[in-house]
Amino acid sequence: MRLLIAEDDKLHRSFLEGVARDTLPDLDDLTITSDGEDAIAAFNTSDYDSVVLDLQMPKVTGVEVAKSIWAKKPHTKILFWSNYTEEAYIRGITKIVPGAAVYGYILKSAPEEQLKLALQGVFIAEQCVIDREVRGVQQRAGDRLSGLSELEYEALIDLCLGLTDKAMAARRGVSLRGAQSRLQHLYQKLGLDKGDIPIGEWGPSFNSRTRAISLALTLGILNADALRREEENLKVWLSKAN
Amino acid sequence: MRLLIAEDDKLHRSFLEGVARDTLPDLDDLTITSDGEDAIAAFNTSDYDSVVLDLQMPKVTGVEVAKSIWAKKPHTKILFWSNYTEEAYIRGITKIVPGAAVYGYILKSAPEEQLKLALQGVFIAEQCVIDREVRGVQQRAGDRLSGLSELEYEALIDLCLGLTDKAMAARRGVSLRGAQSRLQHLYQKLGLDKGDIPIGEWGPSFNSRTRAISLALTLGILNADALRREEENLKVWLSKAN
DNA sequence: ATCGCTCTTGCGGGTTCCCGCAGTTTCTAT
DNA sequence: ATAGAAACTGCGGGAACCCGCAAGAGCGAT
Repeated sequence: MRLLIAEDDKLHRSFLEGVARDTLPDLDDLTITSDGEDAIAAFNTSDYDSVVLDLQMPKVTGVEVAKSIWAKKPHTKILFWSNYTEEAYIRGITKIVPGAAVYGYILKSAPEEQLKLALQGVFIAEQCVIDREVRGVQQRAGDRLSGLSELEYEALIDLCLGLTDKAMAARRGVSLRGAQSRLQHLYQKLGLDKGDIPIGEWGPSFNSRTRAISLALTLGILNADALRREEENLKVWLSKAN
Repeated sequence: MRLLIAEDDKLHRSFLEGVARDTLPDLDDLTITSDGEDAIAAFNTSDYDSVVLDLQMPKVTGVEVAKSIWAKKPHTKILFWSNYTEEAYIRGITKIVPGAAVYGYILKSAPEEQLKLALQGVFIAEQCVIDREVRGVQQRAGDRLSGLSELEYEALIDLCLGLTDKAMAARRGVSLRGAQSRLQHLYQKLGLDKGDIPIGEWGPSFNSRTRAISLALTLGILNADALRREEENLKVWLSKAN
């Protein structure tokens, strides 16, 4: 068994290394990298069947590393090991996981025992091991009731990037009214219906447009990190479209 | 010397404990807590002259803990130990540090050597020890040129919470035009002047109102955590004012 | 085929926002 | 004391946004 680890925090890195050595008996090779680029490079120069990825890393996210890895070898087993349950990451992962791939998702705050079980479960028993909390978010995302559809999610991103309605329409290839319609649905899902916002004597307290961003952030649908990455995508589009 | 530590992450906690024991020779008492409330409780039941605080903790931030501590004993030495250089935190700290207090600010990503130096510098030599990176942010915040004034910062918070102009005006006790004027200055500082935003064939790409939020987040002036706390303040005000 | 669901589009109007202009107050510095 | 900077205010107009209504396209299920 050949294992590749990518994790930027020094402490967590050495902790993880220790646990992995303890838990996995037949470890032929163990390579440890501290950012996404190195991880991809390492994967391309040698053969690994198992990978542990932190999600938040400088330059290249764990999600992107996974994408690159699975594009090359879809049967690679990947365990995601992260601090947060941000819906943005989970969405990213479920979008790129190949049909029959084995993967896991566990939180750093989980006790050591759970980490050990996850390592064995994913890499030895080849099961999918997904943390309870994460599982909750995952279901909401797939569920039409409390979660956002893919289109609404796109609208949310554009909104959070600060685009105008017109720009959204242009970017997504729909009419102005189309973009506004998506926003409207988004507002509804987030509970910004007319009745729901408190009204003081000075009038309605919230501006739907900005309040939507606020909610997305506090509810953990998006985070600053994901935003910075979307900003990159936007730049690409802007330069291509101008 | 009596030391109190507050840090929620298990690994960092034990790492910090180890380093502290190694580095500080005459440690009469060492208490370790894993969230802000416990830290305040511990401080109130016993006497500590030195404290190490993580900034991001559940329920009560390190900043709030420091505030409570300094309110009781302004000469307590505090070392802040954090992941990020968010301007929101730094602003919070510089606002509450008593005139002659000794304190330090160091990043978790710094090498162990620096942490040792900071511990000794703050607790033994009674110097203020502030990380280079943090110092940069601090200066920008105090500087009128690239930083935001207190008023503009307030406006930014209200904006990020999703308030309308009218609500901001009511909350801050100024006229509608006054609130809008603050926003206007904010936009200017963030580089949202008319000339600065790219214009595609479909018109201006950015909506100043939402773009300001986007910039605040990606530049690290605010984060989701700070936002959630401001949300609490807002709720208090809403119930008091309606 | 027909119903139902989602997504889209045009139109119209009411609201909010953005901001230039101009006048006033307050505070600081020389 | 006087000049200058920073903040607040009212007014007014142009732009952007929010959204109800109605009609149509596409798709899967009965």
